[in-house]
Amino acid sequence: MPEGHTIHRLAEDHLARFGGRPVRVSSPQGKFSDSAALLDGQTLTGVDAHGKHLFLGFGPAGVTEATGWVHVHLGLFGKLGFGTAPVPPPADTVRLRLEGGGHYADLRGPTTCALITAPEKQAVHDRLGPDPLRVPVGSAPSGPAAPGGDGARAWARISRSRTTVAALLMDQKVVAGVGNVYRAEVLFRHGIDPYRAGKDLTRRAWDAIWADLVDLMREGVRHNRIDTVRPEHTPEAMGRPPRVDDHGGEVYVYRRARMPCLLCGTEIRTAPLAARNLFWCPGCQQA
DNA sequence: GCGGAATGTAGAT
DNA sequence: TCTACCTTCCGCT
Repeated sequence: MPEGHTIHRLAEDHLARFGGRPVRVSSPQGKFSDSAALLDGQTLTGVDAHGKHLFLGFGPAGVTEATGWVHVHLGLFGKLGFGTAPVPPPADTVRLRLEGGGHYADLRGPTTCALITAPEKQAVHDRLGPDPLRVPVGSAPSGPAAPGGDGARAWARISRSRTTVAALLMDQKVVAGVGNVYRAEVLFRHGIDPYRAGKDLTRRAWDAIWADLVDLMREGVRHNRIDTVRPEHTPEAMGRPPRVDDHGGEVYVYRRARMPCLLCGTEIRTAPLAARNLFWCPGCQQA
């Protein structure tokens, strides 16, 4: 279930479980065995997350700065699962297992799992756009994108682009961390037609979208799931049944194709866009 | 047991 | 625009 909020939560969870202590590192599946052997017994010195990229910093015992980083990208299918002792034998699909202090973590099916240097890590940051979850807490999440700030950096690209706003939101060079759920939901929440070109968006509309992403994704990290319906539209508030979907969170349009819009009753539509299924309400999203 | 879909991206054309 | 890649899970036979 990897959008940016998942990755930031995983970073926090790794730090809480393994931070500052020596960790056993292995690769039962084998594809990461050489690097795992190098890292085995080293200390987890720190973690980082940018968009959908997770970084685990390791160094020899007694070192507080990372001497190497494990770069993880879950892709579409990857999963990270935590558990506590008794530690079970790992399944043979586990690419990376960390173990220490009575905890273990199993990584399966990632697009990327590689040991990299600090400059290589920096190169990943350099090719990613601003991440709503890297905005420092306390920097007026509900305010407009500060001049020269992160939301403004994204706006500089969006406002010049003839590409649809739905595609721009998925472009990690423009905004890092937004995936197919947040893209569909944030456009619904702001009544924006997903096919509108970036350059036809108003600055005011973008500022509101950015501020909303900061709030929504922070809540996503906190609850470890994507909830996007406003308080007045929850199942309890509307007297409707909750969503019966394995992804858990309450949403307006994501994977609700051909169902009636919660707000206006129009059938939710779906169409492929930028290699993914887009969902939107043609009644509510005309701006 | 099989086929398809799933919250993603890189690289070729 | 396409294809390849990583794994799980669900619905269908």
